[in-house]
Amino acid sequence: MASANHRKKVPVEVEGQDDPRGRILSAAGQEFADKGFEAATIRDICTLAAVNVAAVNYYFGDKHRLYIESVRHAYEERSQQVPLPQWVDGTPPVKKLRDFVGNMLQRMLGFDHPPWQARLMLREILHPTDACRQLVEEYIHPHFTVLCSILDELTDGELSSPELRRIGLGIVGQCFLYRAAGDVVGMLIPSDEKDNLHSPVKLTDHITFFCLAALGKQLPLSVEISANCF
Amino acid sequence: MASANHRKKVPVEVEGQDDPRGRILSAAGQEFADKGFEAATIRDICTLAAVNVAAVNYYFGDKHRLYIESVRHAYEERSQQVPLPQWVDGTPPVKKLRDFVGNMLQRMLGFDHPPWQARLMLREILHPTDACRQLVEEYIHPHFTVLCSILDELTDGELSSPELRRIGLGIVGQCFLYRAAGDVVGMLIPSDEKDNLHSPVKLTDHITFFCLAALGKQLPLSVEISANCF
DNA sequence: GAATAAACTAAACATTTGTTTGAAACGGTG
DNA sequence: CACCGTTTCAAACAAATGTTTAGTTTATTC
Repeated sequence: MASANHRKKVPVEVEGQDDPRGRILSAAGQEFADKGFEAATIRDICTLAAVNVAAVNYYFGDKHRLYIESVRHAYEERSQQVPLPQWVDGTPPVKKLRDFVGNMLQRMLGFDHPPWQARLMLREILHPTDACRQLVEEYIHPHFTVLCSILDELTDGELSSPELRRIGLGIVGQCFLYRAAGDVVGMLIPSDEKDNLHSPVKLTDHITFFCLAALGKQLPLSVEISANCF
Repeated sequence: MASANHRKKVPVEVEGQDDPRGRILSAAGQEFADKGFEAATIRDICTLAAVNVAAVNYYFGDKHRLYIESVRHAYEERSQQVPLPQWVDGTPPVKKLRDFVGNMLQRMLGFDHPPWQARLMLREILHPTDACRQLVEEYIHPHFTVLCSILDELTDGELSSPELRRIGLGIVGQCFLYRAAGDVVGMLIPSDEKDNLHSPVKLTDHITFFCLAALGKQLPLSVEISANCF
């Protein structure tokens, strides 16, 4: 009976182990990340969270609002787990770029296998719903702006904003492929190569170097006839 | 009663407008592409195909086998719609690379909005099921091999296979971002810039040039201090 | 300690889903 | 035309799902 106006009673609760709302939020995040909105069932979520089936409707109203809250919960947690690097003044932009790429890969791929927070955000990016706008405004867009400003600094303001954005998207895209299509990528390369050359740190090096080479801040990857270009 | 062993009766039927099996396959492809396997319902598919609900089980056995067939149908159609370019001997590898990137973008993005075949394949790449292995072996892997051989030719065999694959994945990743996360990309850039600079042909130029610059086959995008690198 | 509201539970409800069934309609062949 | 295998259909079935309800437990306040 209090299912409609209960919001005011849960102001700033700690997402601890023993508060049901937090448990539901975590369980829902994992289920939604694994199976998607439709395939994830309230019953499975509640079983995982060790609460009654009615708890979802009691705390969140319905499945849809639970999903929205789960996405928000995911990127708030992920922001704390892998915060952006803080650079001291005078840090060379090349180092900033490398740090940023490494940070992004770590945020997307995780240390071992990607956490449910990253997987859930990926689902929302691929098949946007109501939760997407906020996700972009509060999480993705700020990160992308940082990347573009690094690229701007790196090129001493030579490039226009659209050019910076396109190059930034190129960098994001390379990371994104490993995150979104990791399974297929794994089927395109030998398994030993996957372990050796496609680890997060090796990928960071490669993507950073590739970008720097394209910007002329690095020796090109293939130097054979590059001399007669100039 | 003939629902189990009817396969032999449909040998090489033309996927015309009036054969129910083809209509179901097309309708299912669109529904699966739009909503995913779980959310797409047999009833909606049959309504779209203008057949009875029982037709799916009559022709395909169950929903799962219909999905498998839909994915195969999708990449077979897409291969015919956008075939790989055929190059005459002596075509410079730079042109081959540009053609390939343009072809890949066209296949992924389509002329106007992406066709359901591309969207369905994307779903299978993002959330692989049983249909993925065949999709990779018969469609993705061959294309990727072509890309790697172009890169090999472009760099005169200077780079190792793993390096070629990583660079190839970088190119694919840049295209892939626009296809898989197009909505979010659209939210990161001004709308006018999206129309002008992120059209398929402009993207082809940018991605090709970016890659060539990284390989030293092109003037770097930012030439300011590139001179003192050498 | 009684009263009261919040938190929780078990059971049931109403839909929707994939699938099956049995019969009717169709199309060719003797 | 009668026969027969194939195709199509309306109806029904069984299972699962989101949601609700009514009742019970727990905690807090007077």
